[in-house]
Amino acid sequence: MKIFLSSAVNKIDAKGRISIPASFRNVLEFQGYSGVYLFPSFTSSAIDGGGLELINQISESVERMQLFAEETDALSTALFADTYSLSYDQDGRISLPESLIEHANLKDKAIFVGQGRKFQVWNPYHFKEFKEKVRAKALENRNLIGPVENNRMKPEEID
Amino acid sequence: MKIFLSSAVNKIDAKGRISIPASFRNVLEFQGYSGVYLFPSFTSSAIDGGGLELINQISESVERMQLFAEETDALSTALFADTYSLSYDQDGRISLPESLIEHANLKDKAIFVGQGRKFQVWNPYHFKEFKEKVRAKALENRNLIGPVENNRMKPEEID
DNA sequence: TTGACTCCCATAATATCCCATGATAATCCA
DNA sequence: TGGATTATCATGGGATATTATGGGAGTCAA
Repeated sequence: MKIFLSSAVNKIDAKGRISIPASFRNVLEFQGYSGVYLFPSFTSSAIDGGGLELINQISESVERMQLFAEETDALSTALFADTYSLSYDQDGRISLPESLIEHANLKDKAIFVGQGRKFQVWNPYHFKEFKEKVRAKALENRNLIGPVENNRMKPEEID
Repeated sequence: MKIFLSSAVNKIDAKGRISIPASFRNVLEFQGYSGVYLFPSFTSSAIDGGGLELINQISESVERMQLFAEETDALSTALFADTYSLSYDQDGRISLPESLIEHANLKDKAIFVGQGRKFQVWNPYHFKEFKEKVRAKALENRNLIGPVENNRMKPEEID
């Protein structure tokens, strides 16, 4: 249980709390921290999230870039200024910061979407639209994706 | 015998559980995980499944991509959002997520179809149809394909 | 006080554990 | 070899654990 998989719609309750899906909590705790790192997605109206591994990868890649000091500052500001570290309570819930709720247009429900080493949080309605586009695109390019569909045996070979 | 071979029809019980065929469990455990990774097939009304090897191949193809590349979110969503990691119980059973049941149109029975390094799960009736179409097509094109003997499929009694 | 945020407990739905059974397949042995 | 004994397997069902979620009570700061 090493990566973020599958999706789950959870409710934002009257107190503003939302449960992190149990399967995601397993991954997070495996990484050594009972909490999440959340920040607004650069490309979508969604929240990006992950655990210690994600934050470490991002930090390292900033350092590796060997930029001028002022550029490094600018980049890490852009990356980390809106990043929140939220540890969840014993029931696995967090309360989302207002700025993230706004960025993702969340109302009373949110969908947690596994993306391997990270995950995203979407307004379920907006995610549905996004996913339909994504699936069409993936179908077009499925020969580029890798082993998933490429390794399928020809129907003639099935038995 | 470390690939997924042959087919088996199993029952989905009142609690929504279904047994993974014992021969498939052998393959899965050899790969180091007492469970399966399942996701909707891109091209058929069926579920694609495999073990650690399959999911590792998929993960690696995404790992190689840049962390914030625009396409990465879309691709990893297509690959991981509907992928489930389901460990089976000591009797070798899992309960299928609703979204996969819908995608494959499963009712009270499902057929596990070995396809080498992965397998598929079908509604037995739809699989039978699929096979007949495939067979008809193979027959149609046999002069293009080569020796007929290689493409022959055994008729199969599903229920 | 009020509101925001914890911690803690309650609950309903679901998932999982554990044992039982019947059927089939594999093994053994006289 | 053939018949009996064991294993293995798919499946049913009761008991238990987990999960998401609602809500009460305590803490802290303004």
